[in-house]
Amino acid sequence: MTKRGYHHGNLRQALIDAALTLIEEKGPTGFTLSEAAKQAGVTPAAVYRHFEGREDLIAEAARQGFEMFADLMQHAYDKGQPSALAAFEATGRAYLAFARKHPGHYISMFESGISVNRTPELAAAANRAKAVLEKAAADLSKHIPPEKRPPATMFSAHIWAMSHGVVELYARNAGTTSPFAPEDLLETGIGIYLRGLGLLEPDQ
Amino acid sequence: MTKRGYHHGNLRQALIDAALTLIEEKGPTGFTLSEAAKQAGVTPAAVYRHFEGREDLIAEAARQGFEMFADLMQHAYDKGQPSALAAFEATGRAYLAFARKHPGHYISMFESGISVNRTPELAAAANRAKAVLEKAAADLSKHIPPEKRPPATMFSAHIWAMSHGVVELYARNAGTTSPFAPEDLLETGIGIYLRGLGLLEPDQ
DNA sequence: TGTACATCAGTGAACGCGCGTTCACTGATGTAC
DNA sequence: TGTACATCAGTGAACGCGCGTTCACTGATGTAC
Repeated sequence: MTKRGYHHGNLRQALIDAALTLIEEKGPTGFTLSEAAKQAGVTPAAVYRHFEGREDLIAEAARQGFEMFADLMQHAYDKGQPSALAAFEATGRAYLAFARKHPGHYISMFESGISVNRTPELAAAANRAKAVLEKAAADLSKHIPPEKRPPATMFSAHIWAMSHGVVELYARNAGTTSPFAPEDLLETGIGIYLRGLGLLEPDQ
Repeated sequence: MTKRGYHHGNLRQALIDAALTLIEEKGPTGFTLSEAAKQAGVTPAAVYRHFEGREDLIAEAARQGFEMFADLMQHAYDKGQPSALAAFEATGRAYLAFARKHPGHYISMFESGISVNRTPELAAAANRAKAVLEKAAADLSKHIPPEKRPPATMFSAHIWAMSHGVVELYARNAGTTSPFAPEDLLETGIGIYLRGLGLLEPDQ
């Protein structure tokens, strides 16, 4: 982050970092190109050396977010091996942990209104994240008798939806509050869901 | 919506309706006071006869949304009586139906960034909606042996989270797509969850 | 090692725009007599 | 029924602002000789 005179050194990443901070503080609405430039110690015009414009900058922030997100979930999945159940649960926890730890990225990815199909790179990163969760679901799915087994993509969509819902409704300061910690809410929710699939013992 | 000369007649509601349309079309970011005024056939300054400003207008749209939302879910709940299960499932379906049918309201309520605690009226409307879902969950909860029964508020938070997640991730055109219809996704998800609570037969 | 030069990342001034908000006003509406 | 008048919903002009974006430029950096 040290400036070295006329040339910045790594302005591109500095702008992304500034954008992430601003998005985290003020939401996607509050974020402005000019303010990000200012925070990076640079004229707004300089941004155009590195990005096509405002949207492009947000899209890149989102892309980096999806990469980290996929890495984090992949790592959690690997750590849970060889137990399909442990891998799956770790992946779910990683989801919430990511949203907690990197709110600027999370907002860019899911609340900024930019489409995941904006660029091939962004779409690829998003698909990689989705694939990790689907893999974890498919592994676990094998423990269910085939005739009662829902498609793994549906299974993972349920988990993604519940995770996202918990983040949006209960893990942001503004909005509905609940007497339960988001982490507990998600863990118990997933637990009950897995029991419904016959993957956990019905007894407490 | 007929203008009658100098005096509008019902400008307040016309502005709210215009805001809802704009929010639906352009998201909470794209919505501007001036454009809402224009669409209602009125000078931007006229808005200040009825609202304190931009935020106040969105808040009122959200409040009306929560009222409708609560009514709709209450109605679904009543129709499902006396079966606790039928009432609960109808309430869940009403959630998604509302999001589908009234996207402008839904966005104002959950994606506009305005806090539910902005005004007492808004908070009251939101709480009424929450109470309906909690009541449905509490009714259903009575069919679970007390020692395995999660708190009804947790139960309803899980369902709300999954419903909201399905709406945000799969029921908006932009974003991740899934091979499943949102309605099916939510219905199967809730089904599996309820089975996990022992409220549905474990057999298919 | 020193000089000439090409590259290109950043400057700074300027733009047009639409925003939210204010203000003194105007004229339609409704009521009292 | 007709007139005088109070009310107040809407006008229209104006404001200051910060935005995203463009442009010709400048000067630091790195390289070829």
